[in-house]
Amino acid sequence: MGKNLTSRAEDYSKWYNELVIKADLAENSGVRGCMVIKPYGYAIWEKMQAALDKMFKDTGHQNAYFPIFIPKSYLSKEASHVEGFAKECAVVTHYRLKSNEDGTGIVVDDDARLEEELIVRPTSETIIWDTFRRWIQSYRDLPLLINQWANVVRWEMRTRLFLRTAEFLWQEGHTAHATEEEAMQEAEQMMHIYAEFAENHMAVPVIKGTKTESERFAGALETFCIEALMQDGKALQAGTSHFLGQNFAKAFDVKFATKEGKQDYVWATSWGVSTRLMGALIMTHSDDNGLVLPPKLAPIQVVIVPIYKGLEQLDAISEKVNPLVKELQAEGISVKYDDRDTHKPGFKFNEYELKGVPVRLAIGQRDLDNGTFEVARRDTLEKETVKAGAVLDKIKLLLEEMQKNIYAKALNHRETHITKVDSYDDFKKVLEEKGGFIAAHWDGTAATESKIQEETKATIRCIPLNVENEEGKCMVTDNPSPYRVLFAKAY
RNA sequence: CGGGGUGUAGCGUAGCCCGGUUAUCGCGCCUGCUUUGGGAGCAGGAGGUCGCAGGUUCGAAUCCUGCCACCCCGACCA
Repeated sequence: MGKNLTSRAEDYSKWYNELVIKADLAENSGVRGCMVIKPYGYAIWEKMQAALDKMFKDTGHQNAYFPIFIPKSYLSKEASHVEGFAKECAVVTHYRLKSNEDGTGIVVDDDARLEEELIVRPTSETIIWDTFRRWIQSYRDLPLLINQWANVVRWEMRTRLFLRTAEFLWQEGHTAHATEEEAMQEAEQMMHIYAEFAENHMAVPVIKGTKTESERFAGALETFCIEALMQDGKALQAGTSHFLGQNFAKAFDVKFATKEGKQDYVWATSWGVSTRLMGALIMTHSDDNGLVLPPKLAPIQVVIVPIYKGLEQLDAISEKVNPLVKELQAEGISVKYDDRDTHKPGFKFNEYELKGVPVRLAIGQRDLDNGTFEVARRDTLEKETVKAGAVLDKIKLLLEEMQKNIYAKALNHRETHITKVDSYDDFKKVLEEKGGFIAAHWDGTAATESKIQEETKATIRCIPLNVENEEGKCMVTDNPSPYRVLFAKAY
């Protein structure tokens, strides 16, 4: 953990800068809280997309695409849904501009006001369910398992790079089922898939659980989530999966004919993860030298830096490097041979550390003489000299080891930052001095939950899936509590 | 929307209180030479509507008024 790290996300900017920049689309444009994702950052997102997409398809889901504009009337069809999103919607009111009469640029043409305003999607439940109505008639059309990769817009009052940008990229799954049990299983399954992705690909340990009623998605009957712990002791919701009951089916009149020939409303789920995952990745693993990326998601897994004087020496080095590059590529390992003459080796070492490239090879005259490479790993910053013939195996081993090692490190951090407390005073003290998750008894009421939030800024992150039954008393009200729930300050 | 703050080169900044040469410094950028096993050195060079508009003044980055944008703290949130 960075020694100067505080709880503010902005302090991670040293790492963000490699991946994104704040949107600066136009001077004084009022465009706020957006981000430009640089090629290197986008390459990470593409890797995440590829892995997730495969997992979705392996479980029977299909990709589709729906419009970015949602008629205002759609949004109001599900009462709690509109209430949850109304305050943060960007609205399209006009469809045309015209030249300003005084010749100073262009203005909105007031004659071109839309009959019905369009909402830039903050999420797509409404427009998708409007479509589902036409796609579903019989139990034979079910289950309908759809996923969409898209951008969404939420006009948050305050934004934060990666974690809460006005526009973000995500995937949103929307499914329809014939039975309540099947829909509930689907929602649970997607939580498990998200958890598997976070742990196996991102090397980010997560806690699976359900949300309390007040933390639930607008319109959901149950929300499953995965919660991760960042290095500064704050929790981050990394993914959610919702059981929506029949709320949307009823709001959009999506009925199907059952085997018995009766009409029934379908059961729904929705689930999503976003570019916020990249924020989780950064804040989980990075150190004072920059990013640390898990080998499975690193755009560049191996970088090779030549150390040379003069073109002759570079040629001699390239002769050794080029075959190795081919071998690595044949193994599916992404490798970059950085033979730029414009920067010195020391500069490159630092640059790739900042970018979080897992393995770095260096080769100079000394290595040419000895038939070796210098192999350095990003997670521990250890260097060793390896015979040329053994370097391929060494790299393969290192990539696997580093994936495990950074996971183990993050897991250890989380396990040592889950604290059981039994009094409200201890709760406040741990929250203030140590941070992390706090396992405490709670009486199950929204009133107590919001009192705690108001007084401490901590929220109930989840009721863990594998929670142990343990009779206790609520730390605030002394009322009975059947198990401990996890509190934390969250992003 | 409430409270506080800031706008000077691509980035980070000095100058502003107390108006007065050609607007300061660092990073980055360009050219040349020397360098190359952990962010190179020296020399030279380019780059500015001082957020915008108006006002005061012989003279405004500096003082006054209005506007705009951004940042931080709250409410809201994947």
